[in-house]
Amino acid sequence: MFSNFALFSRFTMSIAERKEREKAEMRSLILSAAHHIFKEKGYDGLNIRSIAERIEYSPATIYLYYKDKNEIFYALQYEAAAAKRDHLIPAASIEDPWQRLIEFGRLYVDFGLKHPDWYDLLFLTRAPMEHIENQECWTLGLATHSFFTETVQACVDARYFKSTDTQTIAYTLWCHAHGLVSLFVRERMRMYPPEIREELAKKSFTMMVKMAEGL
Amino acid sequence: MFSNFALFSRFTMSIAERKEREKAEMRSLILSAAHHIFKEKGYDGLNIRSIAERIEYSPATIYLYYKDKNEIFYALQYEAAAAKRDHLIPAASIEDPWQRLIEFGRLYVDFGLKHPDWYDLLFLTRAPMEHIENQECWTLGLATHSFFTETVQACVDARYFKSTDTQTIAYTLWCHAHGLVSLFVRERMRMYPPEIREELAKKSFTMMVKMAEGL
DNA sequence: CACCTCACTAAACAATGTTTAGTAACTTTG
DNA sequence: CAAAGTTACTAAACATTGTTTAGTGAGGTG
Repeated sequence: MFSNFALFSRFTMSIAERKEREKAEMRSLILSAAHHIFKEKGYDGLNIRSIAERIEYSPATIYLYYKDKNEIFYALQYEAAAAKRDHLIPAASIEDPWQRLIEFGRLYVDFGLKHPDWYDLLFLTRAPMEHIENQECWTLGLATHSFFTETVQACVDARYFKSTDTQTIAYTLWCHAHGLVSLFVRERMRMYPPEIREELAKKSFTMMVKMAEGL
Repeated sequence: MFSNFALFSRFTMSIAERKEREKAEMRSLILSAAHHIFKEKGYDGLNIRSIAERIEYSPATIYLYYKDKNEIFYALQYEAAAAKRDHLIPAASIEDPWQRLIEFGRLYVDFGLKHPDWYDLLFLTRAPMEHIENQECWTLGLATHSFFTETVQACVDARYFKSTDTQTIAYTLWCHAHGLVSLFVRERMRMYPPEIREELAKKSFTMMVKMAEGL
């Protein structure tokens, strides 16, 4: 792809392009290492030196490709957001908005319970939230959230609820699902025996669906 | 109080007692410093050296009174749990279980929004959860949680709901309240303009109460 | 071929949790 | 009361981790 072009412009572009490509490859290599370490050791076990060791470069090299650890964090958050979106995609094809909403919720909770570290990264890690609005991970998360509120809107439009306050309905449902997953992920359910926790979560989800039907 | 006793048992107890008292005082001094720093700089700004500096002792001294930073963390969590319990106490005097439950929920959310750092410490900080069950802070939190489930049980007994599944009802309500506060505390509500966030939370709480009425 | 740019690194710095070895004051004992 | 023992405390060090600095050498340029 680039090599043909290179024949014509060896002195103007090809080297610069190759360097750019190599730069992108290196960024991707770093991120992939970070991803693996995160999956193995969690966010706490993820540090610059461990990334450097894994890719067999010095720690200082990392800083030539990412400004600081926060940038790597943002990139990981993007991966988490993408994983979440992919997990939720099957719901999008359901025609009936109410059924779509239920499946969306079910998959949302399912994602949280199956990938607690991803969920944690997205919604529970304190980490850098300063200029998160400018980050791709936020944009992606926002898109998924929009899909959710649009589905709620579709339910409202189709008169599935008596209430027409789409915003509050959507927010309330989100609060429940998020609270449910959060208590799981951060282990604040220890008053319940471990073997009933997942069952309780499912029962609660079902109950919330029933409650929403009466809205 | 002790001094009289000391006249009789100078060689057996008084010195040991005074030392014990001094030890307790020192622990309390350290904790109080930690408390202040936590309130001013948050958990991230809280470190052993800053505590040591505030009480004008060397950092190593801290370790003579607390095994490690986790122990200080547990002690702070206890303070947070006590603050939460105190905040919720007014609800306890309400006779009608349904009104008591509503007020309990309102105060719970109110506590979270007014003291995000305390709430964070109790429910969102990753920190050490290994042997938390043996810690006083957990016992206290459990007591508050029991008060909550007992109130739900009272509502069930008084036939305020059609459902009799106390556990699931309580858990569902908790999920919503916890999710609501968590999204606030960890700043995941940036898709809503700041000025409507608190209003939205209140509307959602009201909506949840209405939904619960139909349970 | 001399120059230069740039990717990379060793080493250091800073912050923070924690341990060690020692000192000085206090307590007990003869 | 003096010697011996115990204890509270500390300076200094060590370990970990994020980040910066000063350089080095290999590859590209004129």
